[in-house]
Amino acid sequence: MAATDALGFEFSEVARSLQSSTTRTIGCVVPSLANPVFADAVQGAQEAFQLAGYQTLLLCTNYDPEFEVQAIRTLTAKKVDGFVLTVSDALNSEGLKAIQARGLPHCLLFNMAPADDLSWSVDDHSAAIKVADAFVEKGHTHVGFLALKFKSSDRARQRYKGFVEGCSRNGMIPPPLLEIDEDSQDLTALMKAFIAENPSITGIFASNDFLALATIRSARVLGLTVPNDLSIVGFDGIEVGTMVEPSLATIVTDPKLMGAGAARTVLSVINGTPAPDLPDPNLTFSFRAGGSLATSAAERVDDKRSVALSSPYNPTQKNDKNQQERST
Amino acid sequence: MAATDALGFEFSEVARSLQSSTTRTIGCVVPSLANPVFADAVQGAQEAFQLAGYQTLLLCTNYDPEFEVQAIRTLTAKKVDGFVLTVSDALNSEGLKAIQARGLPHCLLFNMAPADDLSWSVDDHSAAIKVADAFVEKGHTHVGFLALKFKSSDRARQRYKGFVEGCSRNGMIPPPLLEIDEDSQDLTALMKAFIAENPSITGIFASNDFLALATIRSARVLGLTVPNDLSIVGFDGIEVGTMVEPSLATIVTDPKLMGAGAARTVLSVINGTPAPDLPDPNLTFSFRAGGSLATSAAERVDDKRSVALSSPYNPTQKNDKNQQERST
DNA sequence: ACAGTTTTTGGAAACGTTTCCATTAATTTA
DNA sequence: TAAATTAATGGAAACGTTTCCAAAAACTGT
Repeated sequence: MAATDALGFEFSEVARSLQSSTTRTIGCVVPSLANPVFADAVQGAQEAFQLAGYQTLLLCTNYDPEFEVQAIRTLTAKKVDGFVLTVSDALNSEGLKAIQARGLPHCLLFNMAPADDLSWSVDDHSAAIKVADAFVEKGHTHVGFLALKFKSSDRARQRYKGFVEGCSRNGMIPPPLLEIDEDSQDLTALMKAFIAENPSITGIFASNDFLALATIRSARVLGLTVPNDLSIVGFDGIEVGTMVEPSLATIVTDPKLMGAGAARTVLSVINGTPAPDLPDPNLTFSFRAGGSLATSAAERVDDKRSVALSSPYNPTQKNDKNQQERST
Repeated sequence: MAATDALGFEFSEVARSLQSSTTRTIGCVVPSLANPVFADAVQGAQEAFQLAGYQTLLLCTNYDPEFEVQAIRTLTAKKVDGFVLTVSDALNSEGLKAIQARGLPHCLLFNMAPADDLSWSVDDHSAAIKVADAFVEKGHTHVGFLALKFKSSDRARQRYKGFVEGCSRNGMIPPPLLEIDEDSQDLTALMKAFIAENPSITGIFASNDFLALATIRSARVLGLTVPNDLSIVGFDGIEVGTMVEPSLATIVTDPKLMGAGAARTVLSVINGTPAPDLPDPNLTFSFRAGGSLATSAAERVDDKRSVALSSPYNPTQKNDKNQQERST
């Protein structure tokens, strides 16, 4: 032992891996860490893996299916023991098919699981229905849907589908879709055109909170006040949503928990131990009221009384707790 | 080739690594991905590595020096080709010493480089001086400093040191320090006490933007309006700072660029190619004005005229561009 | 057609572990 | 003390590559 210390000797994990054909490494594939939802999820997964003595090999696909399949190829070549992945389209992912074909342990994250695959994911469809319910409860009958990366994200599509269904169930007008691609520079101009095309909308459901905040900003530039002229609801429940004024009405999710859950699931597959229960779909999200969603402007015009009832600012001053985890 | 396709054969990277003693894997050590600064930095590094055909093995230390040294040990055992790391204290890091002793390629990130080490980092010290300048320019003479994880972050310490120096240079009262530890649940209560202890402060410099936003929220709860009663300046320049009202005055940094730079630097060390120029310290940050920093309340009391001059809301409606990178 | 050159093919060694087996040493039992 | 059992020691093989060298095969040119 004295000699190993003196020489700084250390067993080589790569030789060990070659002989034992196990690397204690898990491949983690997500679109991008720029989105805090994925960053938090990876953080959660990483913690769970580390606790079990596994390391995390991280690959970001940048929402590109081409990168996705390549990333998975790289990871199988590196002989990772398992995968946690968010793919752009779970039903048509070449990479996922390869993993399934080889029978490698894996768990999806934020993707609806096809067939007998395992997945930790938010029930986007039901959550979007809930958003439609929230709008109708405030008297809205015509609201729009705003999404980014619609093409390359089955999450956004699920949300749209659910929202359409929710609007339909409530007898609302089918929601017009404003789809932004990655290159569109100016949200404000697009919004202006969107509102011009759909002059009767009183609210917008944005497919994530960043987009929702950007929408509020753009509305402001266009001279619209939120929520008086336009109500906004977001998705994800990022913490700053509670810090802004008006606070952001949104669907709250717990990405870190999702990541940790997916990690524990894939570990259980590897070890042959009983898998942790997948989350109850109804508990994967909750609706958080906020000042950005108020009584429909249209309704207020119809019924003068309700002007007094509208509450433009609804302070949601709870949970100071998460913010401790953020600092430089 | 037909046979390899049929059998799904693939060269084993681990066997290749054993024989070539190169893994095409870089170890990346950061405190946590919950902080978007690190998440963005890792994203940038990851992209740069991927472009060069390297993968990223991610380890988070959770701000714990114990985990840090263990993480680095794991990575050396896994025979990574290089390191990009943010350590809690660059001058006293056991892990960093081990890397140096073995002569492994590495580059620090967000740490001031000791001796002849390489580092991509924000010049926290100068940036904090700039903040002091900004406060004094608005007539403030007594402001506080708010930090989280002060003990385990040499970044926060640098910022404090710089801020103290900046205040001193400008003839301001030495800034009182409000230090929050990870367990403190209630920022509002702590702030109340802090303000009671330092009744003459007219502003607070928060060591990161999240803390700054939380401070604004707490101020609101305490019945103080920002910036009229209290000016706030943050650090990092996260994008939501431009979306809130009042917009957040802050130091803007570019974590993704830093991560990518550190990645390119360590790649150049590995390949023996000339290293990219380290960033000019003065260009690693810039001050962004915002509505959260206004003329000192004290000054307005002294000089009635300036009430008219105070501009509580200073819209900073540029750069719609980054937000496209965020979506679920 | 033959010597010379180039290309192809095949086999051995090494990277650093772990597993397995045979051998030798140490211990226990009668 | 001899036989039986248990423990320690040493050496070979294997994991899947790449590098290297020798041998064989295929091409040159006169």
